[in-house]
Amino acid sequence: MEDVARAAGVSIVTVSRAINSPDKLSPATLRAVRVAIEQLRYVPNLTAGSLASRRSRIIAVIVPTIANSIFSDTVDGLAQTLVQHGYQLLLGQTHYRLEEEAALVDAFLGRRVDGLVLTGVKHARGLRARIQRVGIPVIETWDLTPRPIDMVVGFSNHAAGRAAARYLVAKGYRALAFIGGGDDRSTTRLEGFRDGAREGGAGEVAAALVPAPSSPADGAAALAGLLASGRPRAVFCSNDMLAAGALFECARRRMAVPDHLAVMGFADLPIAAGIEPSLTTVQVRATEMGQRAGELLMQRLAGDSTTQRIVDLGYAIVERASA
Amino acid sequence: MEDVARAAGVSIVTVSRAINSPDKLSPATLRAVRVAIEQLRYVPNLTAGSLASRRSRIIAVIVPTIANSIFSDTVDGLAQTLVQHGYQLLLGQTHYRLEEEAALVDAFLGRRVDGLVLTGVKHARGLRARIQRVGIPVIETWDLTPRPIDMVVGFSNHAAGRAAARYLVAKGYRALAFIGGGDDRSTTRLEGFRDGAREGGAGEVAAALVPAPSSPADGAAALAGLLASGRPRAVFCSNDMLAAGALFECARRRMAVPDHLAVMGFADLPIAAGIEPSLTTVQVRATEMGQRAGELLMQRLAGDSTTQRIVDLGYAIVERASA
DNA sequence: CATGTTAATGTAAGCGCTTTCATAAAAGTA
DNA sequence: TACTTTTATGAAAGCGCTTACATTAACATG
Repeated sequence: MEDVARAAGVSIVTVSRAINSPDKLSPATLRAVRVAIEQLRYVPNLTAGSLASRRSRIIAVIVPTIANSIFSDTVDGLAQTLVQHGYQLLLGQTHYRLEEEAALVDAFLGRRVDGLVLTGVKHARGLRARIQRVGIPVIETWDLTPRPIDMVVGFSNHAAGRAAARYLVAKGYRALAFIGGGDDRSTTRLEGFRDGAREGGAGEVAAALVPAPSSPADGAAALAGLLASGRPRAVFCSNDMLAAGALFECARRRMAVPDHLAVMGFADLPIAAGIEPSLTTVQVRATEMGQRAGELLMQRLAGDSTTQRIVDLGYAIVERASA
Repeated sequence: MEDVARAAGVSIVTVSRAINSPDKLSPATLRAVRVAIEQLRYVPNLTAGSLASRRSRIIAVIVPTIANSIFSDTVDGLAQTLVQHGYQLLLGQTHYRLEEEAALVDAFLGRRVDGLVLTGVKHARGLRARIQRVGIPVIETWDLTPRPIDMVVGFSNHAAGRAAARYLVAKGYRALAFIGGGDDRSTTRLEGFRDGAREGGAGEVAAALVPAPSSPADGAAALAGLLASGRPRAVFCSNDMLAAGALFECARRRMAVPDHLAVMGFADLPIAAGIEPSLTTVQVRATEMGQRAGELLMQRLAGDSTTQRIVDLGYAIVERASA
């Protein structure tokens, strides 16, 4: 930077200003500095800038796993928003373990990220306090809570599960079953599903849990297990990949869907519309979740403290052929 | 850090050493410093550390899109390796545009990342020089080239495409078709596929290009187009999601697979094994690619300059029911 | 024309660490 | 015992920027 300043015949602050607030310079000097930057191929050191300004322009996002469209869409949406504002994304994966989440948060706080995006609303104990102490904006996603660490943008997993049950009940299905992961959000959906089933008079729900991250093979295996131990009439899968696996298993067994078994998914991934038979599912707006999270973060970082703390993006049941 | 030093009754360097090279301190002082750190809830500022040490312990990875298992597996593998070494991951998406890749690289270089992982071997002009000038280790992935920017770990897309053609030809299929994206790697696979078809005497290959990122619906639509304008006997899809879409379309048309139409995929995503009929595909080791990239980077950053520059992970044809 | 304003630039301090380099004490060696 | 070597610590400098604050010149105001 000193070299650039010398070449342009100005002081080092002026170079800094040319980069960060060009409108504060006279057109002539700005031009001179830019020429010097170009000639010397100067690449500003953002690390030094971050240290001096105490703003890293980095947002950290922590998801259970990226190898799963369900979260990667959210990361995608977030990244899009951030890039527009000159921010960068630090990515961390918890593999569905709260301690890993806590470790990542600590590492990221050490990097002085300007904001944090977490998945879910359940965290290792002590984490909430540690985050709140540093005072950066935080967004929890993929669920809802009346008492977020800071802000939350998501939807009610409980309500979504319940709506799925009610939909199936309204369609006349009884003997409901559930296939899903053992993580917090999936479990919440199961609880909602059970509540909905009970309210609709559909009785007990048989549940098969699969290890994360869930694949079609897991869904198929879980369905096989369910069919071996009972006679489910409709099965709600905690994500579309599991549901796809269930549909494949039905195809193999020549079980008619939905006549013999109704299958319902969750998330509305691209495969839901494409699969044969097309998959009835609960749509959630994963990409938008990331975008909204990014926007809220940017607003906060721009000094706006009046942002909404709880953003419910809702869910929608998309009726297709499978249920 | 000064506070910690005071509380522990040592100097500030000693605190630094307690964090970065604990074995250089006497057990007693180390303990004292750790107690102080604990009590004061001291969180080291890694930004300041990066500036002083000129090592950010951040690796940047740039992929076309994360909303696609094919690359997110690689990112996953990379992240796993890096976390073990105390490194963090900065993520960028190009959306298949070379200029975005270039812009991201510039931004990341400004952050003084310690290493770079790119997707593909074709880049905006000038990028190679800009990267080489800063001298950080770089790994290109998902393809191979005799002249990498620095290192490359991947497989030959051309050879993989050709192998797919040869496999289909050997199975007795003629009238081959291709469905894939228009990006560099997919195009290279198409070229290889055409070469293989020609060599096997299978003649011309009908190709349908779909926009990225490709979904099952795109695959179904592309197949519909192919069937409308010709009579393909076997179709090679540039990724398993497209292939899945093709299979769904076949199911809708009650076309027997592989008797009426053979379908082959690429990548061996979890869905390939799960789908009905199961999908014959070209397996590439996406996760391992990320891991190897991470390992090479770590070796280089540890001072080992003897790392392999070209790592060919190969591919394997996985024969299943669809072709 | 003296006075207050604004715009454009510069000076100095310092962000919170790590890296030499120096020093003192402890341990090994002949 | 006198010496070299090793181990444990500290002092000082500085990484490359940004942020007050100060200064100067240009401009407007009555």
